Amino acid sequence: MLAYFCFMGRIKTTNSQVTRREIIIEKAAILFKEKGFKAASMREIADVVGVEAASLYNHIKSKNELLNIICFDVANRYTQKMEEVESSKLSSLAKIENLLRFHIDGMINHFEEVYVSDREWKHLDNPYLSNMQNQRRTYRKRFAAIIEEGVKKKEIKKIDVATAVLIMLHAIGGIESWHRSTQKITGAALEENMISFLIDGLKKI
Amino acid sequence: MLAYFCFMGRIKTTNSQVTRREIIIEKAAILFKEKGFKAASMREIADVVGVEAASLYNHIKSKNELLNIICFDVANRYTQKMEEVESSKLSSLAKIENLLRFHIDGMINHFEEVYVSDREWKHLDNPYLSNMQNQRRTYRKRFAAIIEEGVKKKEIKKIDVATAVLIMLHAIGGIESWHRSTQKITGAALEENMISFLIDGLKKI
DNA sequence: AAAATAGGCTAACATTTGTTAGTACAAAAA
DNA sequence: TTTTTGTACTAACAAATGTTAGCCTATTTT
Repeated sequence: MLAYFCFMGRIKTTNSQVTRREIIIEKAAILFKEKGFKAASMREIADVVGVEAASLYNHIKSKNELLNIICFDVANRYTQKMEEVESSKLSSLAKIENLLRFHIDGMINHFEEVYVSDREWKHLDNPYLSNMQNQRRTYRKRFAAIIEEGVKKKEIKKIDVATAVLIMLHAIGGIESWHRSTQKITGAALEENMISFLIDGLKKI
Repeated sequence: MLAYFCFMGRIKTTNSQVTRREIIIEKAAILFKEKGFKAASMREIADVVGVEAASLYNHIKSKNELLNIICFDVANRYTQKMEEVESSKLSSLAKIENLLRFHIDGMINHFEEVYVSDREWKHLDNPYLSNMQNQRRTYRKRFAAIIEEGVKKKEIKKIDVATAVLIMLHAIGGIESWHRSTQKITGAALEENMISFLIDGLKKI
């Protein structure tokens, strides 16, 4: 009876639709977030998953593949969102608000992945590394272009566009400290507060 | 003659007042910034310094000591600045502006250290780790208190204080991408742009 | 000039790391 | 039922890492 209990042939899939692979990726993201990519070892990931390190390789190709998956999952979502927003008929200010809300949502609801994607992408190996660098650069340019357009159309007050992009995208990273804080306001409230702070800084009075 | 040239008994101190120890710390900071603390090896640091890895230990106790020095150098400067600002007679808004300018200056002129201190402190070992956690928590609280005071005195518009702190401190981290950008505006211009964006978000109209 | 010190070097170490090979068994397919 | 497949395990490896020991020489002090 006890022996039967201790036999653990495979990872528990229980009932859900989540594959073993996805569980591993999810746990890896949590660990990468907590300790950083380099400091998190395959043995630690395996521990959390409840398996030996070697067993992970039945589901993934390498440690770096885990990082690839996490990073490009996030990056592709952002690129897709950018396309959606660009081709919309919204005003520049509304476009920016839309993107900001998307970022804030991501930081709140997919914290680990987004955080890892943002802080650990430097550890990607080529060709993924240069790919990611391009994707990030391009994203910032497109974001800047939207602001620029708003300034030209006089929807947005005259500011240095590069500085605005830099502030907005990094400010959102601050949600990390909201996660860590013990006395959290709700996610929705945080979103409104951030939007009001960041968007009001753009509006013409 | 050639032999004489190749003998390198010690690190070149050249003429300046910088000790070998300080050179090592400086180079370490650069590498920690570029690759992250865990990914930067003692052998790499030694390479950059122009020496064998083992030789580093004539000047420092351990790799972690390097991180300690870098992190607490920065943290202590911030604590000191906070004390100076708190005990000044400035308005709340002016206090905040003062602190922000200090942060921005730090990010521009002591980039490597500040960046490392901010992103890699998690790799400190105890008791330094908990020490740093306290110092950071305390700093944010004092920063928040200043804003809170400004709100009470109606110098600052009614905003969520925690959100404001989070945005401001993280926005400054964005200066990293200014460093990486090829077409930089001047540091002074960046400072003014950031201040105007962040401080105008606080002002009552 | 002699002695002491500082600080370089080589060699080696114990760990930790990512990863592979080979084996065994449970579930699914035949 | 038999076969095949998926997935876990143990054992092991090579490489990389932080660090120490011991030696040797240039510089400094006496």
